[in-house]
Amino acid sequence: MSTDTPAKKNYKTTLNLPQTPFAMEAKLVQNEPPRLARWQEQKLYDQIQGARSKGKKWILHDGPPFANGDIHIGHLINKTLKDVILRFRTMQGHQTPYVPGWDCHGLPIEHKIQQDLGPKLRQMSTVEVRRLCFAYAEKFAGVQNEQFQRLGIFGDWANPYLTLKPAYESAVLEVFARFVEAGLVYKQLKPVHWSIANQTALADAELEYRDVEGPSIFVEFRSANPQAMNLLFDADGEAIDFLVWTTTPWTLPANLAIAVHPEVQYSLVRYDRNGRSRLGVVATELVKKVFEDRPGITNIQVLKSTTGREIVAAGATYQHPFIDRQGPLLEATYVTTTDGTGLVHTAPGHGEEDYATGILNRLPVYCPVLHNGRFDQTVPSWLHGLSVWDANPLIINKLVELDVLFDQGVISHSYPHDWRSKTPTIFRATEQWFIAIDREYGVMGEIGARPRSLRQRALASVAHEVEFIPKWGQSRMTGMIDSRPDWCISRQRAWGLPIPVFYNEHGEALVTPASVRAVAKRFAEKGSDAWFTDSPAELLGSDFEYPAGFSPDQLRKEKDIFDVWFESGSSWHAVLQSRPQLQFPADLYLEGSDQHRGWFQLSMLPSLGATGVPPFRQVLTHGFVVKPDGTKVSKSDKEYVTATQEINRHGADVLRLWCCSVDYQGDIPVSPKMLQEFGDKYRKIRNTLRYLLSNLYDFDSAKHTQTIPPRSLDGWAWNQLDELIGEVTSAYESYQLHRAFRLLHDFCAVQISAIYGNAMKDRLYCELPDSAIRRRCQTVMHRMVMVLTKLLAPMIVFTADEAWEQIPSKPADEAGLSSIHLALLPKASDQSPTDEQREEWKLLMELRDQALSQLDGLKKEVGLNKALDAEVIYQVDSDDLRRRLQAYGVDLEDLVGAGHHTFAESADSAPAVTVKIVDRRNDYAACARSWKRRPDVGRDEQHPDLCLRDAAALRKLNP
RNA sequence: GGGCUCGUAGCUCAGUUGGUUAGAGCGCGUCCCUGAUAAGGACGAGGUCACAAGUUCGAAUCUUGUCGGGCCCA
Repeated sequence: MSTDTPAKKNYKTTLNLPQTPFAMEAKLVQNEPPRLARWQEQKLYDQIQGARSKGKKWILHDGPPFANGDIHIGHLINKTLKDVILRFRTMQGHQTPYVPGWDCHGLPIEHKIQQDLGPKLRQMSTVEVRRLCFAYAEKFAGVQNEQFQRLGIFGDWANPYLTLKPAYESAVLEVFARFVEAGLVYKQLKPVHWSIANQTALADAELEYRDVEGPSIFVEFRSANPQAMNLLFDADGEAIDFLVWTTTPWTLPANLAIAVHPEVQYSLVRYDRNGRSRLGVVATELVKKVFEDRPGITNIQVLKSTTGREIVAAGATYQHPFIDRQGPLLEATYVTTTDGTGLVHTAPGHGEEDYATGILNRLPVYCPVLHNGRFDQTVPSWLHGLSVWDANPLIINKLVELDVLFDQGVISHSYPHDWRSKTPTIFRATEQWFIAIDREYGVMGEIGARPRSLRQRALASVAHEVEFIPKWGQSRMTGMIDSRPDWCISRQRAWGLPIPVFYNEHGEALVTPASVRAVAKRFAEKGSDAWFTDSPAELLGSDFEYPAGFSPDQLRKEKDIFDVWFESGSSWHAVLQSRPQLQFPADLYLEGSDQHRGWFQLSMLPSLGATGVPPFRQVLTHGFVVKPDGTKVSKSDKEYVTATQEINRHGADVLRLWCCSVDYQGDIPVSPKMLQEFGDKYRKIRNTLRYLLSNLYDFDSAKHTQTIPPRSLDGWAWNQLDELIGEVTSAYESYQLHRAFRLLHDFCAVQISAIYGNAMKDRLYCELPDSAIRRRCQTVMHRMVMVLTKLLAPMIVFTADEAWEQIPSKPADEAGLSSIHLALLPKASDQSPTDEQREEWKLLMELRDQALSQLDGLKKEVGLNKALDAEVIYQVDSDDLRRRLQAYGVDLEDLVGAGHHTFAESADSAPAVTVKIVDRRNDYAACARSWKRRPDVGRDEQHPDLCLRDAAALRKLNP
């Protein structure tokens, strides 16, 4: 005996060693594309839809990405999450058609084309430019289409929806027609960035900010109701001035109000200017800044102060300095005390905030500046026809002349310029089309219901009809809807859907449900280019009945196009209601959390406007990609993660699995290094599948399936699998993909790799191929690989399909499936263990921990390196417990990889059962075949180097 | 500046209605195996639960504030 070296004879060829063509190295980058090609060839997506044709529809409606550039990592996450969820629903038995789409109109594309054209742009017609934009958008929709497909995303890629398609455009106009019908569309002035040089409105992206020097003036606005102000400030009957500051004197003719912050303190200040004593009101905090070091200002004395709210409540008004008009003081929370006086000159026709305050307080949107930057006839005659820049000094002079100029200077500040002409822009109110948010309306079919406004309907939907995941999406959206102004749907651009409105010679608008639908019909045939090529008569068609006051030859076409959000926001109609395989409303919309304000809200409003129903039942949002330190990514970052590059480095499945591993509700940190390291997780799962498959090479479920006794590791594993199915399914159901991933990964790493798979090696390799105990293990492993592959299929679509092909003897109803993606989810077995049984398994695992830690101790103390050289002694205090444990048989040693196990009485004080590991290198010989060290080695005469089991096995193999 | 939100080991995540010494997997370190082998196993070291105050017998968990990050606005 003693520490003899293993017998010379090599029994390796007599063992049932694992074998499988399922390679350890995935070579995903190389192997995914051909598999994808096969799927496309066999029309797998169509096959799946066909197979589920009797299932209940479950519709995820795709939010259209912008058709511009390559896909980035955010797209990858978004589309992967959608695909994983859709595949889960498919495997649940639902019918899940998926139609991807692209947002094709809009400024970024128009810019790109303008940039490419350079000076040639000026010689081109609108239609010519639009055709270039069309080609560009179509091209990138195609590029992204292929990039998304490479990720293994299933969908109707041959028939995506593009917002530039005539049918889509026509459908958007139908939604618009219903808004017109509901009486929610109106036209009003609104200030926009305006380029005087190009006489056009500009979008934010077309502005560039430059530092310029300009006038900075302080003006005294005389109170128009001095009694009330005297009362408020405890003054004694003198005139009181409100001091305002502005850097755009030319907007003073359009001044209609003064804004103050309700919570800010304002003080009445006595001062001398040019030798005359006056009273002025400014924010208390700014008194010093305003009055100190001003030439000609002396004897400053701060009197009583009060809040902006009190001033407004007192009904404060003022007299315009050089126009016969009075204006009110109004509350506005955007007023700050960082610059100026804390009282803000407000011209609703010349500023975004001014406009908002004006609308809120029902002031007119007054804009006396024409498209050429010159004043119209409504201003004092000394300003008529002057350009706003020339007007500045004149206005300042006038203020001096009227003795209301408190001070003037020059200020250097950042000011918006037209990026093309490089000239300074102005804010100028122009006519815009709006959708009324607070106007009440009824919806067809809502008989007897009280008319409600879009805002009321949207708030009610968000509160009661739509489920938000995560939940806080609800409060976020409620807040946005609460505070949103009317929807300005017009844009002064070329690349988009024209707003189908005509004007007669008096400037009256022709926009009726019938006129809009007539144009929609024309667009459905010719596309929206028709707006630029056809006459009004052609656009409206010969059937159109002209209302009184409108005749075809006098009509002029509207120049504005729709806000692109109105187009993508109409997709529920243009797609869900237009394609028979889909369904309205959708079960789920899934986009980044920025879409609360974007697509979610701007889909809900059109849907509520036209149907009274929100377009979705559930809204799920994910966060944004950030750098590992948690800050935002920009393309200029060194560590910038390029989607296609990473796919070509790791393969789609690794990236898909990574998407599923993160809690997407928050920020999602990513770097090339993190993805590199994440590959380990994929490999762990893949190798576990490989191990299971490799031990099933000779398994035929029809012939070899065994019943699984609860008192066995097989029984334990069977139950673990049942629990896994339940937990993973509910994780998918609640869209907690990272939970599903972790459950599956940990199951591979712990339950299979560390525990069950390890313990089963001896019997799988050494027992006779057809022995019951081996077949029983294979029965479990066969189910394991079936279950795991299916549960993993939504995530790692290529790998799961590859593994599926290698699973032998699948059940009859699944054997014929050409892909795992046609399979249904696994079901938990009906065996539910007793509490006692669970306790027993738990005990066994605790004993395993004890044993392993003792084994480790012996390794260090006496150099016992192989568990097979050790014996496990179960010290049990009761016959009953001993009998129960004995039922586990050889599991009791294999669980820790020991060579042998025995039972012994326990010491009185010990717990019910303990284990003791004993080094047997000097006591027993090691079996040359199984390497187990046990007392029966040598007892077989024919095979003295083997234990009895292996000797018997060998005799049967070589009779 | 406002609305919403996030902050637990190097990384990804668990932490039930507040309740012993805050867990898992990976990674890392040490070791073992060489019949899952560019695999597999064991053991171990890692955390002031962002910070501070408060409520409580007791706080990762509840309250308030601070700091930092993100999205959307202004």
